[in-house]
Amino acid sequence: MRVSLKDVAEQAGVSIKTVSNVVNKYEHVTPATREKVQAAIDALGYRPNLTARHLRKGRTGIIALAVPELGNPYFAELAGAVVDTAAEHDYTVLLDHTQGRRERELLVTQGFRARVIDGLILNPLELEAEDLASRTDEAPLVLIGERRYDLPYDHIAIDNIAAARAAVRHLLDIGRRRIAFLGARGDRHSHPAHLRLLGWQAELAASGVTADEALIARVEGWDRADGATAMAALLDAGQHPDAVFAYNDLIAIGAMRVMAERGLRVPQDVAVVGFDDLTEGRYGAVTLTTVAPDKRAIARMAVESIVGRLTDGPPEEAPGGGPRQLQPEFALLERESTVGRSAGPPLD
Amino acid sequence: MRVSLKDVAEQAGVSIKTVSNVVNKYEHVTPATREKVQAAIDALGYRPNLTARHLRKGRTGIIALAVPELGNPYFAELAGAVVDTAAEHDYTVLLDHTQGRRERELLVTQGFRARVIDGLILNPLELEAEDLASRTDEAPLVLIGERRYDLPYDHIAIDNIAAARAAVRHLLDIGRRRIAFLGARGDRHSHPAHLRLLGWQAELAASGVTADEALIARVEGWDRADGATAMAALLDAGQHPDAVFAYNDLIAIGAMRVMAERGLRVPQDVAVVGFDDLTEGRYGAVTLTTVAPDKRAIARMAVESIVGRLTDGPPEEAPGGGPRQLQPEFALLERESTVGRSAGPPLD
DNA sequence: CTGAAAGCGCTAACAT
DNA sequence: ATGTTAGCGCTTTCAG
Repeated sequence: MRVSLKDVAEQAGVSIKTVSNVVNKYEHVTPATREKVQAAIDALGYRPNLTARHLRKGRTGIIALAVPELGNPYFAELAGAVVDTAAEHDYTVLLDHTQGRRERELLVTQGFRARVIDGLILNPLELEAEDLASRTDEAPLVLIGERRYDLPYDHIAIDNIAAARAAVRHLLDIGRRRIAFLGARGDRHSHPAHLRLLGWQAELAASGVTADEALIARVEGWDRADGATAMAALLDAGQHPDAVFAYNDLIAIGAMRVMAERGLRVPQDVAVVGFDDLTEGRYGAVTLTTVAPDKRAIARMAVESIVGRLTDGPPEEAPGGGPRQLQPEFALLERESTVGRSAGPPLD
Repeated sequence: MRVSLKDVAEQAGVSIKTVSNVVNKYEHVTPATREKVQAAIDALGYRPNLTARHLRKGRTGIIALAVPELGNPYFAELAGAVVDTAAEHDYTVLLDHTQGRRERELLVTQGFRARVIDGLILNPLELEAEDLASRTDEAPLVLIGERRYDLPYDHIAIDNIAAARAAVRHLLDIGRRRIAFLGARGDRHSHPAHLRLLGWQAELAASGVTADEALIARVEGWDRADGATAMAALLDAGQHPDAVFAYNDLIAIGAMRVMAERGLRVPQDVAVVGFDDLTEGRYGAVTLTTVAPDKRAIARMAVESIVGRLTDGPPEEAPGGGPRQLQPEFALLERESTVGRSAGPPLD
């Protein structure tokens, strides 16, 4: 029992165009006809077929968001912000998991949803510049996250090096000197420079503290279990860091769990700083000091980048000019894992 | 530079239909023409317009998932599972936030994405039976979560009462008698029965333990902050529970934070059981005993319900018969918050 | 095995 | 203010 404009038109005794006018709230319609048409719409239970509208208009109002996986709260929180922001612009979000696999990232990039998505927001992990360079799909693409490519796409990310330096600076300020970095990526794939690791190195160097290679712990992934494994490995290797700067909050949380099991006190024995400001970090037995990227700003910039490109055309033709590197704000939130219980309201 | 079947057909010197045959991997095409057409496709960079295909076929391969919000890790983890399961069935997931607001839940239900989504998975919070009874949209709908309606829609949820009873049983078994329930919903909206609360009452009654109303703490929401507030209120009211059964893990985690601040030891002073088995609960300083619903099973059942309805027609016509109540498995995972550090491997 | 033509339901010119 | 008509790009009879 699918009912179309034509059915409504017949029922109301008007043309298809008039019904369309009513449906689309076109102004110049006599109240009388409008009423008549509306009655027919209600009687038949008519609903516009959006697919047909999309085909005709060449737009769908759908943007895709591709993240490694929602099991990671950072991406979940970010995805939530994107969904909300998109809704404000009358867009809906289609969600894809890349699992951080290059082939999946490549696939979403190559327009496998051609013409059903108006644009794509991608957080790449494994994608290489050449993968992107060969992209032919014309839907606007905006990249988010730590990886940078020298390509004509908008890119949104905080200044990771500066953020990492701020975290390490804080640890130095509270008197720590043996500061471990947890979360370097194994170099199996000859991964490009790791900005947060570079920040760690840079800040230590600037302060005349030796960046001890033995204090760099590598991980296989970025989850809590990886943090636990990395921390255990570090301790088992006989290292005695007095502070840990973790690639992200999940790794920090996994590391803290291992410390708790081994009787190490946070922050007295080991101070900990994470990255991402997950809500989770605010509710542990010891709240987590962290670098807080402005997730809502990231979501807003990403969505507005897409919407803007859709409105103004591709970078080359856009009034504002070419591709942009946007840097949302970040803040270092000092909590118990570095400054102890006394500092400020506990749940902030 | 959008290129259509027609363009490819001209380039290859064949008809539109032949190109279509090649694109859709129709078998009976001469290798020669196939090759010719493929060459044209590559030369022109042709990609099928899926919107047009959808209009023609009346299917889009998109299913919508509407949850309160992704900031809640339970829904994030569930959404992740749905995305993965849907992908296995060649479906993509469109994500909606309802914020637990009745009007938003109503909206997604009423086919505001008419004909662009093939089906809808909804976790309602505030929706009433009458809202659903008036639904006219014909896309298959499947409900998930605690709320039950006596309506012809598939519903997927664990046996919440049995699960709650198992949790309370466990607390009784380890000798607790003053067991608080954290997370009853304020009755402003004359909310329907709260299955987990009912389970708490039932198990206490079955064991001859008085269900003390004063040990029921109400919440405004289901986040960590709500758990913290509820626990603080309970303690401030002079209550001294020796155990807490929380509506979900987030509330349990918020409550544990408050206990830590006030010097109450878990589980020695207060044992805690949560609900949902969030990964987060496995990594606190004290790991959290919890009721673990089989999230992947929920996701699978939900997706397969939709896919099945799409294949077999609506419940009335389906071979298997009418709407189904599906109950995935659950398990009680005993961890440190009830049985202390000694029990088993710490990170399980 | 391939071609011609109809039509999915809608919007946008162009008429009237 | 309303009607007519031509596609958007594809799949699908139906011929050949």
